[in-house]
Amino acid sequence: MPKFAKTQRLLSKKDFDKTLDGSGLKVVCHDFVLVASKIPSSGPARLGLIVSSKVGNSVVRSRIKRSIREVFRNELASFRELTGRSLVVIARPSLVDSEGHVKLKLQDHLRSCSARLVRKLGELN
RNA sequence: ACAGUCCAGCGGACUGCCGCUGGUUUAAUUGCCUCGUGUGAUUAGACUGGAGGAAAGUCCGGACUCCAAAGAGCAGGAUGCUGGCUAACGGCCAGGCGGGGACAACCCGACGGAAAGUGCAACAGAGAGCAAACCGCCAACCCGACGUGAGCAUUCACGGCGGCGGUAAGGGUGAAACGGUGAGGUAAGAGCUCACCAGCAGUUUGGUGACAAACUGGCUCGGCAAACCCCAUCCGGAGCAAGACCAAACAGAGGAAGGUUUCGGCGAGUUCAUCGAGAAAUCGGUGGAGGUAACUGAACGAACGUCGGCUCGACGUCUCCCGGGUAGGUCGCUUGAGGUGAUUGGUAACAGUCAUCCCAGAUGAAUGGCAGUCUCUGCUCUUUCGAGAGCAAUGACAGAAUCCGGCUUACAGCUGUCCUGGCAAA
RNA sequence: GCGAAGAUGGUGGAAUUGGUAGACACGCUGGUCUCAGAAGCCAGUGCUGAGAGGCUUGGGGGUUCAAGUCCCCCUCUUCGCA
Repeated sequence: MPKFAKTQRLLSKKDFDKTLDGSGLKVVCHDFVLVASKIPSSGPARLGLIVSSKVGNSVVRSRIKRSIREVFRNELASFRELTGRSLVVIARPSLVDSEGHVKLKLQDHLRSCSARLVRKLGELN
């Protein structure tokens, strides 16, 4: 069964800086921005999340982070194209509607967005 | 039962599979040393904990830590009816006073001092701070001009008008004009006098006190202290990103060690001659030879490995010690003014005693996802009016970050106790 | 997490001790000048309303005769601390 151990996360500022220094592969969607490192290293795929306070209050931000983690854990982590790469997901304020509720289709949106990233990574190889 | 009020409690429930995180424990792999049933790290398994009433705002108060000490004073700040509770508080409880409430239950109140002093009040208005006199009202005396009458007359009488004077009831201005209402009184008026009311001062009684009640007195003294200020009480400053410990790499500072060769400088020891002392060994002086050890000046060389035929070059490695402390890590870290129950004292807040329980500790930051059943909310349909069926949304406010005691703010809905009411409907 | 500063027309920014809010500059609109434009000069410019007037200093309360200013409670913005 898919797990989500600490080796599959970005744990320090250095990890984030390395991924976001401009050299990575970037995909911009309406609700997300995905950034993946170009050069794969050994080990599994690693996930980092950025959800700013502009998106919503603490409860909303936690809910978004959990949903993204579930998608990563169940689906994305097993993709061959992503192994060894670090992936940063940035949530955008459009995820929350005017009444402060999180979009129900969040996980579907993330799937289609990550599919575009995987296609691009495939072309790179 | 209805309406209201106060206090207290709850804040969707259950099942299965998967995941995250703390603790305990077992096993495997592995690091370190003091080589042990040691102590870490990683992985896997088992068992067992895992958000709130506000975790929020950061508005107060404390614990704890550092600043030398945190004691006194100044400056500055905070609080402000009285009595109590508390570790402390701007909190809580009880009481007083004022306001609100069908003047019920009950709720709200920055609620010390304006007779210590300084100050402020725009515009309007006659006058705004030890009051003032614009319109108005007014008897006598005095002054002025005018009119009428009498008279020879510069005189006399009468009349209204103006001034001087009296007044503060009425008008008008203003947020505010120095008690209110009524009666007497007066030229007109006025606490000028009287009654009642408000307020002030004093005495007595009750109360720990805030204050209340009664009596007496002389007749009247504005507002603002969330203006400065005065009085009383309290406060040293910073904050867990506090602070303590371990500690790579790069750079820097200090010290030690590290290679032989060449050319010098100075030159012990050595050696030769000679003089002196002594019995002798030997010691001392003088002058040569020589250029060793040590010290020192300059120059040269700068270590090893890999790539490469070689040079150049590239890459990797490139001594030790000391302090400092960065990245990073460990501790601080959750057992506490703790919870629950019983009981004693107290009107109560609260305090004491006994029993019992251990209840999040993360750090790019866990406490979740999926499926199902029930509940809840909305809509539609059916109905024997009890309810049933289907669909949708997926639960209000909101997420621990050192910990406690409060306050404030946000909040769908549900449950219960005490109390008040007979106005409206039944 | 801890602890500071601020919010005034479309923009920057004034407003003394609480006493007529919007000085001053930029911008915008209209006019003048020009064949046309720029610059210059003149007038206007918070919202509502025909006007008289009413409402306005991030929002809500309070003190005061009177609040942009003083005092509380919210909202938002910016900054500092290893």
